[in-house]
Amino acid sequence: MSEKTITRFAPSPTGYLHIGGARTALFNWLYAKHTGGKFLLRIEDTDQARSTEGAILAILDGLRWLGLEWDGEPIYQLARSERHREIAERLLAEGKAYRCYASPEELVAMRERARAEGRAPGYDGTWRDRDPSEAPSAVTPAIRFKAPREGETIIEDRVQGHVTFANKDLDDLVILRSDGSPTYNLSVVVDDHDMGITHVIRGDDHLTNAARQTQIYKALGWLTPAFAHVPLIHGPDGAKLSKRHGALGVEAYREMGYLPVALRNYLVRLGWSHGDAEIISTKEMIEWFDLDAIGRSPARFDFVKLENLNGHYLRSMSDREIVSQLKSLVPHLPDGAALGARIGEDGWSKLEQAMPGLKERAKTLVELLHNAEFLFVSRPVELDTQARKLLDETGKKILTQLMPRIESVEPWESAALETCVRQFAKETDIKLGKAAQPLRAALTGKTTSPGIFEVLEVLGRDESLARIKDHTNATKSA
RNA sequence: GCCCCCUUCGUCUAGUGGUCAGGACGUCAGGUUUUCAACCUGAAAACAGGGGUUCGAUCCCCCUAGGGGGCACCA
Repeated sequence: MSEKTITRFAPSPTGYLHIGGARTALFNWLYAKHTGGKFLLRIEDTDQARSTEGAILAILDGLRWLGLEWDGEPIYQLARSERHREIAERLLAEGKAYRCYASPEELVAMRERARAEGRAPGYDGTWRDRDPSEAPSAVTPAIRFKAPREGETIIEDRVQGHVTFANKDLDDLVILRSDGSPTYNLSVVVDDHDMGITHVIRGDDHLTNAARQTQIYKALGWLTPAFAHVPLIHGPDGAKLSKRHGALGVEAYREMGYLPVALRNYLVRLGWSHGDAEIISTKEMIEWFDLDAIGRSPARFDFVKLENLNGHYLRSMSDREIVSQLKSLVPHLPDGAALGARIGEDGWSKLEQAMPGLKERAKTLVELLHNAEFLFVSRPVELDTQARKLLDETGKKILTQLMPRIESVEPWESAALETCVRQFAKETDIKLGKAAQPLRAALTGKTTSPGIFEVLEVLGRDESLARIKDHTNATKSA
Protein backbone atom coordinates (compact mmCIF):
# COMPACT_ATOMS: atom_id res chain seq x y z
CA MET A 1 0.00 0.00 0.00
CA SER A 2 2.06 2.88 -1.27
CA GLU A 3 -0.58 5.54 -1.55
CA LYS A 4 0.52 9.11 -1.74
CA THR A 5 0.24 11.35 1.25
CA ILE A 6 -2.45 13.99 0.98
CA THR A 7 -2.72 16.63 3.68
CA ARG A 8 -4.94 19.62 3.89
CA PHE A 9 -5.29 22.93 5.63
CA ALA A 10 -8.92 23.74 6.33
CA PRO A 11 -9.42 27.23 7.75
CA SER A 12 -12.81 28.76 8.27
CA PRO A 13 -12.83 32.22 6.74
CA THR A 14 -14.16 34.11 9.71
CA GLY A 15 -11.03 36.20 10.14
CA TYR A 16 -7.44 36.53 9.07
CA LEU A 17 -4.92 33.71 8.97
CA HIS A 18 -3.66 33.80 12.53
CA ILE A 19 -0.33 32.51 13.71
CA GLY A 20 -1.63 29.19 14.99
CA GLY A 21 -3.32 28.52 11.69
CA ALA A 22 -0.15 29.50 9.89
CA ARG A 23 1.80 26.90 11.83
CA THR A 24 -0.81 24.25 11.16
CA ALA A 25 -0.62 25.08 7.47
CA LEU A 26 3.18 24.94 7.61
CA PHE A 27 3.15 21.51 9.25
CA ASN A 28 0.72 20.16 6.68
CA TRP A 29 2.73 21.67 3.86
CA LEU A 30 6.00 20.30 5.23
CA TYR A 31 4.62 16.85 5.74
CA ALA A 32 3.27 16.74 2.21
CA LYS A 33 6.59 17.95 0.81
CA HIS A 34 8.53 15.57 3.00
CA THR A 35 6.60 12.58 1.80
CA GLY A 36 6.31 13.74 -1.79
CA GLY A 37 2.56 14.05 -1.48
CA LYS A 38 0.04 16.80 -1.97
CA PHE A 39 -1.07 19.69 0.20
CA LEU A 40 -4.66 20.75 -0.40
CA LEU A 41 -6.59 23.76 0.76
CA ARG A 42 -10.19 23.64 1.82
CA ILE A 43 -12.13 26.70 2.82
CA GLU A 44 -14.72 25.82 5.44
CA ASP A 45 -17.20 28.50 4.60
CA THR A 46 -20.34 26.76 5.73
CA ASP A 47 -20.92 29.24 8.52
CA GLN A 48 -22.50 31.71 6.16
CA ALA A 49 -23.21 34.23 8.84
CA ARG A 50 -19.56 34.61 9.81
CA SER A 51 -17.67 33.78 6.64
CA THR A 52 -16.54 36.67 4.51
CA GLU A 53 -14.97 37.13 1.12
CA GLY A 54 -12.35 39.38 2.65
CA ALA A 55 -11.29 36.70 5.07
CA ILE A 56 -10.87 34.20 2.27
CA LEU A 57 -8.62 36.58 0.39
CA ALA A 58 -6.63 37.34 3.53
CA ILE A 59 -6.05 33.65 4.12
CA LEU A 60 -4.98 32.91 0.55
CA ASP A 61 -2.78 35.95 0.59
CA GLY A 62 -1.24 35.03 3.91
CA LEU A 63 -0.43 31.52 2.76
CA ARG A 64 1.16 32.77 -0.43
CA TRP A 65 3.22 35.33 1.43
CA LEU A 66 4.44 32.64 3.80
CA GLY A 67 5.45 30.60 0.79
CA LEU A 68 2.98 27.80 1.42
CA GLU A 69 1.57 27.16 -2.00
CA TRP A 70 -1.21 24.57 -2.11
CA ASP A 71 -1.84 22.00 -4.82
CA GLY A 72 -4.77 22.45 -7.15
CA GLU A 73 -7.69 24.77 -6.61
CA PRO A 74 -9.03 25.48 -3.15
CA ILE A 75 -12.11 23.45 -2.29
CA TYR A 76 -15.05 25.43 -0.99
CA GLN A 77 -17.01 23.42 1.49
CA LEU A 78 -20.25 25.27 1.00
CA ALA A 79 -20.32 24.18 -2.62
CA ARG A 80 -20.37 20.58 -1.48
CA SER A 81 -23.47 20.78 0.72
CA GLU A 82 -25.47 18.61 -1.65
CA ARG A 83 -22.98 15.79 -1.27
CA HIS A 84 -23.00 16.18 2.52
CA ARG A 85 -26.77 16.04 2.56
CA GLU A 86 -26.70 12.91 0.45
CA ILE A 87 -24.47 11.20 3.00
CA ALA A 88 -26.70 12.31 5.86
CA GLU A 89 -29.68 10.81 4.05
CA ARG A 90 -27.76 7.64 3.51
CA LEU A 91 -27.02 7.37 7.21
CA LEU A 92 -30.69 7.99 7.91
CA ALA A 93 -31.76 5.32 5.44
CA GLU A 94 -29.35 2.84 6.97
CA GLY A 95 -30.74 3.50 10.43
CA LYS A 96 -27.47 5.06 11.58
CA ALA A 97 -29.11 8.40 12.08
CA TYR A 98 -32.55 9.56 13.08
CA ARG A 99 -34.85 12.54 12.97
CA CYS A 100 -34.90 14.72 16.03
CA TYR A 101 -37.87 16.97 16.65
CA ALA A 102 -36.63 18.68 19.76
CA SER A 103 -37.04 22.44 19.69
CA PRO A 104 -34.22 24.81 20.63
CA GLU A 105 -36.07 25.58 23.85
CA GLU A 106 -36.30 21.92 24.73
CA LEU A 107 -32.60 21.51 24.07
CA VAL A 108 -31.73 24.37 26.36
CA ALA A 109 -33.93 22.92 29.09
CA MET A 110 -32.31 19.54 28.55
CA ARG A 111 -28.87 20.98 29.05
CA GLU A 112 -29.88 22.78 32.18
CA ARG A 113 -31.37 19.64 33.59
CA ALA A 114 -28.24 17.69 32.81
CA ARG A 115 -26.12 20.32 34.43
CA ALA A 116 -28.27 20.36 37.52
CA GLU A 117 -27.95 16.61 37.78
CA GLY A 118 -24.23 16.76 37.22
CA ARG A 119 -24.26 14.95 33.90
CA ALA A 120 -22.62 15.88 30.63
CA PRO A 121 -24.69 18.60 28.95
CA GLY A 122 -25.16 16.65 25.75
CA TYR A 123 -28.28 15.53 23.94
CA ASP A 124 -30.12 12.87 25.93
CA GLY A 125 -31.30 10.83 22.96
CA THR A 126 -34.99 11.47 23.41
CA TRP A 127 -35.84 10.95 19.74
CA ARG A 128 -33.33 8.22 19.21
CA ASP A 129 -35.80 5.46 19.89
CA ARG A 130 -39.02 7.33 19.99
CA ASP A 131 -41.63 6.36 17.47
CA PRO A 132 -41.72 8.77 14.50
CA SER A 133 -45.50 8.71 14.68
CA GLU A 134 -45.23 10.81 17.82
CA ALA A 135 -43.49 13.53 15.87
CA PRO A 136 -45.09 16.96 16.08
CA SER A 137 -46.24 17.83 12.58
CA ALA A 138 -45.35 21.50 12.89
CA VAL A 139 -41.66 20.84 13.49
CA THR A 140 -39.16 20.15 10.72
CA PRO A 141 -36.66 17.78 12.21
CA ALA A 142 -32.89 17.89 12.32
CA ILE A 143 -31.00 14.69 11.66
CA ARG A 144 -28.86 13.30 14.40
CA PHE A 145 -26.14 10.74 14.16
CA LYS A 146 -26.84 7.61 16.17
CA ALA A 147 -23.59 7.41 18.12
CA PRO A 148 -22.64 4.16 19.81
CA ARG A 149 -23.52 4.16 23.49
CA GLU A 150 -21.39 1.31 24.70
CA GLY A 151 -17.68 0.78 24.48
CA GLU A 152 -15.07 3.32 23.59
CA THR A 153 -13.68 5.17 20.64
CA ILE A 154 -9.95 5.14 20.35
CA ILE A 155 -7.78 7.59 18.48
CA GLU A 156 -4.29 6.50 17.55
CA ASP A 157 -2.89 9.96 17.27
CA ARG A 158 0.53 10.51 15.74
CA VAL A 159 1.22 13.25 18.28
CA GLN A 160 -1.02 12.59 21.26
CA GLY A 161 -0.66 8.84 21.20
CA HIS A 162 -3.36 6.42 22.22
CA VAL A 163 -6.38 8.48 23.30
CA THR A 164 -9.50 6.81 24.61
CA PHE A 165 -13.00 8.26 24.83
CA ALA A 166 -15.89 6.49 26.52
CA ASN A 167 -18.75 6.39 24.03
CA LYS A 168 -21.23 7.26 26.73
CA ASP A 169 -19.62 10.71 26.90
CA LEU A 170 -20.15 11.36 23.23
CA ASP A 171 -23.72 12.36 22.45
CA ASP A 172 -25.76 12.16 19.25
CA LEU A 173 -24.69 15.17 17.27
CA VAL A 174 -26.75 16.90 14.65
CA ILE A 175 -25.41 16.15 11.19
CA LEU A 176 -28.10 17.90 9.19
CA ARG A 177 -29.84 20.98 10.53
CA SER A 178 -33.57 21.37 10.28
CA ASP A 179 -33.00 23.81 7.43
CA GLY A 180 -31.24 21.03 5.57
CA SER A 181 -27.71 22.37 5.91
CA PRO A 182 -24.96 19.98 6.98
CA THR A 183 -22.93 20.56 10.11
CA TYR A 184 -19.21 20.63 10.59
CA ASN A 185 -18.38 17.14 11.77
CA LEU A 186 -20.26 15.51 8.91
CA SER A 187 -18.86 17.86 6.28
CA VAL A 188 -15.32 17.33 7.45
CA VAL A 189 -15.60 13.58 7.30
CA VAL A 190 -17.18 13.58 3.87
CA ASP A 191 -14.74 16.11 2.45
CA ASP A 192 -11.64 14.50 3.92
CA HIS A 193 -12.81 11.19 2.55
CA ASP A 194 -13.69 12.51 -0.89
CA MET A 195 -10.46 14.47 -1.12
CA GLY A 196 -8.50 11.38 -0.24
CA ILE A 197 -6.88 12.98 2.78
CA THR A 198 -4.45 10.53 4.36
CA HIS A 199 -3.21 12.69 7.23
CA VAL A 200 -5.20 15.19 9.23
CA ILE A 201 -2.79 17.53 10.98
CA ARG A 202 -4.59 20.20 13.00
CA GLY A 203 -4.80 21.94 16.37
CA ASP A 204 -5.55 19.77 19.38
CA ASP A 205 -8.73 21.72 19.97
CA HIS A 206 -10.08 19.18 17.49
CA LEU A 207 -9.15 16.12 19.49
CA THR A 208 -12.69 15.47 20.68
CA ASN A 209 -13.94 16.04 17.16
CA ALA A 210 -11.57 13.33 16.00
CA ALA A 211 -13.48 10.89 18.20
CA ARG A 212 -16.85 11.95 16.84
CA GLN A 213 -15.55 11.90 13.31
CA THR A 214 -14.11 8.45 13.83
CA GLN A 215 -17.58 7.22 14.75
CA ILE A 216 -18.97 8.68 11.56
CA TYR A 217 -16.19 7.13 9.48
CA LYS A 218 -17.02 3.78 11.00
CA ALA A 219 -20.75 4.12 10.39
CA LEU A 220 -20.00 4.93 6.77
CA GLY A 221 -17.60 2.04 6.46
CA TRP A 222 -14.79 4.38 5.51
CA LEU A 223 -11.17 4.20 6.61
CA THR A 224 -10.08 6.96 8.97
CA PRO A 225 -7.10 9.09 8.02
CA ALA A 226 -4.11 9.29 10.34
CA PHE A 227 -4.60 12.02 12.91
CA ALA A 228 -1.97 14.35 14.32
CA HIS A 229 -3.26 16.86 16.85
CA VAL A 230 -0.75 19.59 17.49
CA PRO A 231 -0.83 21.52 20.77
CA LEU A 232 -1.96 25.10 20.45
CA ILE A 233 0.26 28.14 20.67
CA HIS A 234 -0.16 30.32 23.74
CA GLY A 235 0.60 33.95 24.41
CA PRO A 236 3.76 35.02 26.27
CA ASP A 237 1.88 34.81 29.58
CA GLY A 238 0.75 31.24 28.95
CA ALA A 239 -2.84 32.20 28.44
CA LYS A 240 -4.70 31.67 25.25
CA LEU A 241 -3.29 33.64 22.38
CA SER A 242 -5.12 36.92 22.11
CA LYS A 243 -4.82 39.83 19.74
CA ARG A 244 -2.63 41.49 22.32
CA HIS A 245 -0.12 38.71 21.86
CA GLY A 246 0.48 37.01 18.58
CA ALA A 247 -2.96 36.09 17.41
CA LEU A 248 -2.51 38.60 14.69
CA GLY A 249 -3.02 37.84 11.08
CA VAL A 250 0.14 36.95 9.21
CA GLU A 251 -0.22 40.22 7.34
CA ALA A 252 0.47 41.93 10.64
CA TYR A 253 3.80 40.14 10.83
CA ARG A 254 4.50 41.27 7.34
CA GLU A 255 3.78 44.85 8.34
CA MET A 256 6.05 44.50 11.34
CA GLY A 257 8.84 43.73 8.91
CA TYR A 258 9.31 40.02 9.42
CA LEU A 259 10.55 37.81 6.63
CA PRO A 260 8.61 34.73 5.56
CA VAL A 261 11.73 32.63 5.83
CA ALA A 262 12.26 33.75 9.43
CA LEU A 263 8.65 33.21 10.37
CA ARG A 264 8.73 29.71 8.93
CA ASN A 265 11.88 28.94 10.86
CA TYR A 266 10.42 30.31 14.07
CA LEU A 267 7.10 28.56 13.63
CA VAL A 268 8.56 25.18 12.80
CA ARG A 269 10.56 25.20 16.02
CA LEU A 270 7.43 25.88 18.02
CA GLY A 271 6.46 22.35 18.87
CA TRP A 272 8.83 20.55 16.57
CA SER A 273 12.54 19.94 16.81
CA HIS A 274 15.37 18.17 15.13
CA GLY A 275 18.11 17.67 17.71
CA ASP A 276 19.90 20.92 18.36
CA ALA A 277 19.06 22.48 15.02
CA GLU A 278 17.88 26.07 15.32
CA ILE A 279 18.61 27.79 12.04
CA ILE A 280 16.84 25.56 9.59
CA SER A 281 16.56 26.23 5.89
CA THR A 282 13.33 25.42 4.14
CA LYS A 283 15.07 22.64 2.31
CA GLU A 284 16.23 21.11 5.57
CA MET A 285 12.80 21.49 7.09
CA ILE A 286 11.29 19.49 4.29
CA GLU A 287 13.98 16.88 4.60
CA TRP A 288 13.74 16.52 8.37
CA PHE A 289 10.12 17.19 9.21
CA ASP A 290 8.16 14.32 10.64
CA LEU A 291 5.11 13.88 12.81
CA ASP A 292 6.95 11.87 15.45
CA ALA A 293 9.13 14.80 16.45
CA ILE A 294 6.20 17.08 17.23
CA GLY A 295 6.00 17.83 20.95
CA ARG A 296 2.92 17.24 23.05
CA SER A 297 3.02 20.34 25.17
CA PRO A 298 1.80 23.79 24.20
CA ALA A 299 4.33 26.51 23.39
CA ARG A 300 4.38 30.19 24.15
CA PHE A 301 4.88 32.74 21.46
CA ASP A 302 8.13 34.67 21.90
CA PHE A 303 8.61 37.77 19.79
CA VAL A 304 12.17 38.24 20.96
CA LYS A 305 13.29 34.97 19.49
CA LEU A 306 11.43 35.67 16.28
CA GLU A 307 13.30 38.97 16.07
CA ASN A 308 16.61 37.29 16.56
CA LEU A 309 15.87 34.86 13.78
CA ASN A 310 14.66 37.63 11.54
CA GLY A 311 17.85 39.57 12.15
CA HIS A 312 19.84 36.52 11.26
CA TYR A 313 18.11 36.05 7.94
CA LEU A 314 18.29 39.76 7.20
CA ARG A 315 22.05 39.74 7.65
CA SER A 316 22.46 36.73 5.44
CA MET A 317 20.45 38.15 2.56
CA SER A 318 21.95 39.96 -0.38
CA ASP A 319 21.56 43.73 -0.51
CA ARG A 320 19.59 43.52 -3.68
CA GLU A 321 17.21 40.95 -2.28
CA ILE A 322 16.49 43.08 0.76
CA VAL A 323 15.78 46.08 -1.42
CA SER A 324 13.29 44.07 -3.41
CA GLN A 325 11.67 42.88 -0.18
CA LEU A 326 11.44 46.48 0.96
CA LYS A 327 9.93 47.57 -2.32
CA SER A 328 7.12 45.10 -1.94
CA LEU A 329 6.70 45.84 1.74
CA VAL A 330 6.43 49.62 1.64
CA PRO A 331 2.99 49.74 -0.02
CA HIS A 332 1.66 47.53 2.79
CA LEU A 333 2.90 49.86 5.51
CA PRO A 334 0.47 52.16 7.29
CA ASP A 335 2.35 55.26 6.12
CA GLY A 336 3.58 53.53 3.00
CA ALA A 337 2.56 56.08 0.43
CA ALA A 338 4.34 58.93 2.16
CA LEU A 339 7.40 56.84 2.79
CA GLY A 340 7.48 55.68 -0.80
CA ALA A 341 7.37 59.26 -1.97
CA ARG A 342 10.17 60.26 0.37
CA ILE A 343 12.38 57.46 -0.86
CA GLY A 344 11.78 58.33 -4.46
CA GLU A 345 13.56 56.77 -7.40
CA ASP A 346 16.92 57.88 -6.19
CA GLY A 347 16.37 56.48 -2.70
CA TRP A 348 16.28 52.84 -3.65
CA SER A 349 19.76 52.83 -5.07
CA LYS A 350 21.08 54.77 -2.10
CA LEU A 351 19.38 52.22 0.10
CA GLU A 352 21.08 49.37 -1.67
CA GLN A 353 24.40 51.15 -1.44
CA ALA A 354 23.99 51.66 2.30
CA MET A 355 22.62 48.16 2.84
CA PRO A 356 25.78 46.46 4.14
CA GLY A 357 25.80 48.82 7.10
CA LEU A 358 22.05 48.86 7.54
CA LYS A 359 21.28 45.17 7.50
CA GLU A 360 23.83 44.52 10.23
CA ARG A 361 21.88 46.71 12.56
CA ALA A 362 18.25 45.82 12.00
CA LYS A 363 16.09 43.01 13.26
CA THR A 364 13.16 43.76 11.03
CA LEU A 365 12.61 45.41 7.67
CA VAL A 366 10.68 48.14 9.41
CA GLU A 367 13.53 48.85 11.78
CA LEU A 368 15.90 48.88 8.84
CA LEU A 369 13.77 51.43 7.06
CA HIS A 370 13.68 53.51 10.19
CA ASN A 371 17.47 53.39 10.49
CA ALA A 372 17.80 54.38 6.85
CA GLU A 373 15.75 57.51 7.36
CA PHE A 374 18.86 59.70 7.22
CA LEU A 375 19.20 58.83 3.56
CA PHE A 376 15.89 60.40 2.67
CA VAL A 377 15.62 63.46 4.87
CA SER A 378 16.18 66.85 3.36
CA ARG A 379 18.47 69.53 4.70
CA PRO A 380 18.84 70.93 7.16
CA VAL A 381 18.86 67.63 8.99
CA GLU A 382 16.81 67.75 12.11
CA LEU A 383 18.75 66.78 15.22
CA ASP A 384 17.37 64.64 17.97
CA THR A 385 18.11 65.50 21.58
CA GLN A 386 21.16 63.30 21.86
CA ALA A 387 22.60 64.54 18.61
CA ARG A 388 22.18 68.13 19.68
CA LYS A 389 24.29 67.43 22.74
CA LEU A 390 27.08 66.12 20.57
CA LEU A 391 27.05 69.28 18.52
CA ASP A 392 27.93 71.52 21.43
CA GLU A 393 30.69 74.11 21.19
CA THR A 394 33.41 71.48 21.29
CA GLY A 395 31.72 69.30 18.73
CA LYS A 396 31.18 72.15 16.34
CA LYS A 397 34.71 73.35 16.76
CA ILE A 398 36.06 69.96 15.85
CA LEU A 399 33.85 69.78 12.79
CA THR A 400 34.95 73.23 11.71
CA GLN A 401 38.57 72.17 11.96
CA LEU A 402 37.89 68.93 10.20
CA MET A 403 35.93 70.47 7.38
CA PRO A 404 38.72 71.65 5.07
CA ARG A 405 40.48 68.32 5.39
CA ILE A 406 37.43 66.37 4.39
CA GLU A 407 36.75 68.73 1.54
CA SER A 408 40.02 67.79 -0.04
CA VAL A 409 39.57 64.06 0.14
CA GLU A 410 39.86 62.46 -3.24
CA PRO A 411 38.36 60.07 -4.23
CA TRP A 412 35.23 60.32 -2.06
CA GLU A 413 35.34 56.79 -0.72
CA SER A 414 34.99 55.45 2.76
CA ALA A 415 38.55 54.15 2.99
CA ALA A 416 40.07 57.46 1.99
CA LEU A 417 37.69 59.36 4.24
CA GLU A 418 38.58 57.15 7.15
CA THR A 419 42.28 57.72 6.58
CA CYS A 420 41.66 61.44 6.54
CA VAL A 421 39.65 61.55 9.76
CA ARG A 422 41.99 59.20 11.59
CA GLN A 423 44.91 61.34 10.56
CA PHE A 424 43.10 64.40 11.82
CA ALA A 425 42.35 62.78 15.16
CA LYS A 426 45.94 61.74 15.56
CA GLU A 427 47.33 65.15 14.73
CA THR A 428 44.96 67.02 16.97
CA ASP A 429 45.44 64.37 19.64
CA ILE A 430 41.81 63.46 20.13
CA LYS A 431 40.12 60.11 20.11
CA LEU A 432 38.54 59.12 16.86
CA GLY A 433 35.15 59.10 18.50
CA LYS A 434 35.46 62.76 19.37
CA ALA A 435 35.40 63.52 15.68
CA ALA A 436 33.20 60.66 14.51
CA GLN A 437 30.30 61.34 16.82
CA PRO A 438 29.76 65.03 15.97
CA LEU A 439 30.14 64.01 12.36
CA ARG A 440 27.46 61.39 12.77
CA ALA A 441 25.18 63.84 14.47
CA ALA A 442 25.56 66.42 11.72
CA LEU A 443 25.12 63.91 8.93
CA THR A 444 22.30 61.80 10.30
CA GLY A 445 20.77 63.84 13.08
CA LYS A 446 21.19 60.87 15.38
CA THR A 447 23.81 59.33 17.61
CA THR A 448 23.60 55.92 16.06
CA SER A 449 23.99 54.98 12.44
CA PRO A 450 25.94 52.68 10.19
CA GLY A 451 29.70 53.22 10.08
CA ILE A 452 30.27 56.92 9.63
CA PHE A 453 32.62 56.57 6.68
CA GLU A 454 30.09 54.50 4.81
CA VAL A 455 27.52 57.15 5.59
CA LEU A 456 29.77 59.81 4.09
CA GLU A 457 30.32 57.78 0.99
CA VAL A 458 26.68 56.92 0.43
CA LEU A 459 25.50 60.45 1.04
CA GLY A 460 28.04 61.70 -1.47
CA ARG A 461 30.43 64.56 -1.36
CA ASP A 462 28.06 67.46 -1.94
CA GLU A 463 25.32 66.34 0.40
CA SER A 464 27.77 65.39 3.14
CA LEU A 465 29.65 68.66 3.04
CA ALA A 466 26.42 70.61 2.95
CA ARG A 467 25.06 68.78 5.97
CA ILE A 468 28.25 69.43 7.90
CA LYS A 469 28.24 73.10 6.93
CA ASP A 470 24.67 73.43 8.12
CA HIS A 471 25.96 72.85 11.59
CA THR A 472 29.35 74.48 11.55
CA ASN A 473 27.99 77.72 10.16
CA ALA A 474 25.74 77.92 13.13
CA THR A 475 28.85 78.13 15.27
CA LYS A 476 30.10 81.19 13.46
CA SER A 477 26.86 83.05 13.72
CA ALA A 478 26.46 82.15 17.35
C1' G B 1 -19.71 20.07 36.41
C1' C B 2 -18.00 16.14 32.94
C1' C B 3 -14.31 14.35 29.27
C1' C B 4 -9.41 14.69 27.00
C1' C B 5 -4.35 16.48 26.79
C1' C B 6 0.07 18.67 28.89
C1' U B 7 4.27 19.82 32.83
C1' U B 8 13.10 19.85 31.66
C1' C B 9 16.69 26.77 32.67
C1' G B 10 12.53 33.20 32.14
C1' U B 11 11.17 31.23 26.80
C1' C B 12 11.65 27.38 22.62
C1' U B 13 13.56 22.69 23.23
C1' A B 14 17.40 18.00 23.26
C1' G B 15 17.98 13.91 26.22
C1' U B 16 18.92 8.81 28.81
C1' G B 17 16.92 3.49 33.93
C1' G B 18 23.40 5.36 35.92
C1' U B 19 24.83 12.25 31.69
C1' C B 20 29.07 17.52 34.72
C1' A B 21 20.90 17.16 32.28
C1' G B 22 22.91 19.54 26.12
C1' G B 23 21.61 23.60 22.52
C1' A B 24 19.14 28.23 21.12
C1' C B 25 16.83 33.08 22.44
C1' G B 26 17.02 36.30 26.48
C1' U B 27 19.91 37.99 30.91
C1' C B 28 24.65 39.21 33.31
C1' A B 29 30.21 39.92 32.97
C1' G B 30 34.33 40.64 29.82
C1' G B 31 36.61 41.39 24.77
C1' U B 32 36.43 44.01 20.02
C1' U B 33 34.99 49.07 18.68
C1' U B 34 33.81 55.83 15.56
C1' U B 35 27.99 55.12 17.69
C1' C B 36 24.59 51.24 17.53
C1' A B 37 24.42 46.54 16.11
C1' A B 38 27.01 42.27 14.79
C1' C B 39 30.82 39.13 16.43
C1' C B 40 34.04 36.39 20.22
C1' U B 41 34.77 34.52 25.40
C1' G B 42 32.70 33.37 30.02
C1' A B 43 28.73 33.04 33.84
C1' A B 44 24.06 32.42 36.29
C1' A B 45 19.73 29.62 35.05
C1' A B 46 15.56 23.67 34.71
C1' C B 47 13.83 17.91 35.38
C1' A B 48 6.13 21.10 39.36
C1' G B 49 5.16 18.40 44.30
C1' G B 50 4.29 13.67 46.79
C1' G B 51 4.26 8.53 46.75
C1' G B 52 5.76 3.98 44.65
C1' U B 53 8.74 0.17 41.08
C1' U B 54 14.12 -0.40 41.06
C1' C B 55 20.64 -1.41 43.39
C1' G B 56 19.56 3.39 41.08
C1' A B 57 15.00 7.37 38.69
C1' U B 58 14.35 13.52 34.97
C1' C B 59 13.15 9.00 32.27
C1' C B 60 8.26 3.63 34.20
C1' C B 61 3.39 3.62 37.38
C1' C B 62 -0.15 6.26 40.73
C1' C B 63 -1.91 10.65 43.18
C1' U B 64 -1.95 16.01 43.88
C1' A B 65 -1.29 20.79 42.04
C1' G B 66 -0.99 23.96 37.97
C1' G B 67 -1.90 24.94 32.72
C1' G B 68 -4.59 24.03 28.18
C1' G B 69 -8.52 22.13 25.11
C1' G B 70 -13.47 20.29 24.41
C1' C B 71 -18.61 19.55 25.89
C1' A B 72 -23.98 23.98 19.91
C1' C B 73 -29.18 22.85 14.72
C1' C B 74 -20.20 27.34 15.24
C1' A B 75 -16.23 25.73 12.60
